[in-house]
Amino acid sequence: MNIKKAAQATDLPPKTIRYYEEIGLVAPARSANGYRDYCEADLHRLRFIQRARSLGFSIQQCRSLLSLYDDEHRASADVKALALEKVGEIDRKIEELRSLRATLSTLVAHCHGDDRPDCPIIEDLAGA
Amino acid sequence: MNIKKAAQATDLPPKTIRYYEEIGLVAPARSANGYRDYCEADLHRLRFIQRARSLGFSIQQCRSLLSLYDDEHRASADVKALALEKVGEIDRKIEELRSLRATLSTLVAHCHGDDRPDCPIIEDLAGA
DNA sequence: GCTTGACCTTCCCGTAGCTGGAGCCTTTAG
DNA sequence: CTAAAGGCTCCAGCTACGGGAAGGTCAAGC
Repeated sequence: MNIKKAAQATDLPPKTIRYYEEIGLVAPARSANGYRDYCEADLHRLRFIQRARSLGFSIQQCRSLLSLYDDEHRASADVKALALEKVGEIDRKIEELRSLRATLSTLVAHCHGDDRPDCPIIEDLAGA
Repeated sequence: MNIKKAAQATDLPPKTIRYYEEIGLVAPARSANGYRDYCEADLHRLRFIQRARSLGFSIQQCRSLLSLYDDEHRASADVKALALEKVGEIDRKIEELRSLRATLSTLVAHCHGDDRPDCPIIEDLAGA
């Protein structure tokens, strides 16, 4: 299967699939003409990566997940640990964003927002 | 004032300050020896940027904020609009992260997390 | 006067995770 | 036979810097 079909089958752009090969995630066979030739196992790995990425895992984390995916004797605890770490990361990001949002919306609330130049937002940024 | 002092005064690394000059945000005068020489107005701009960045504004947004900061005849409504757009961005990110978190923690909850290899997280990623 | 060390300069490379494009080759349809 | 569509590799660029090399400058101590 050529790369475009593989792209359609995995919902990934061809460029991204080539990139994943370049960084050693999925290495398909090559046809006689040099074209990439994706087998079912390759597609499974690509879909696996696509799903993991869409859940927010980094490429490095995907690498770890893939090696667990490949390991018949994995311990589900190891997978769970990775997922929990990710949940922690997400929690930290949410907390950070919430804090930013609170600060910003306080500033917004104090800005009358008309055509006059005086503005508490600018004043705060300027360190008033 | 040399760059290191400016860095201490603005809580920004010298590298970052040079970068801000390179992209046209703050251009200090130069001393006879070629050293950057920061005046009070430069420091104000740098602190302004530092605060805006720490509130989550992108460099492009900082550029817009700076031009409003420079504009004596600005309308506070324009500033408020930028801030509100940022709040919207943050809200969207939080929502996305919350959704990821929900999916992930559901998966985590279904994984027994022991030394056996069967794992609902891996199965989900594999598209089971 | 000389050395040493702290500072300054520019320049280039690397980060994450791709995306776009150039230039060229192969396959397929009409 | 031609033209379009797809494939290939390689290079550049995006954000917002950080690290480090090679070299110039300045202040302190001997």
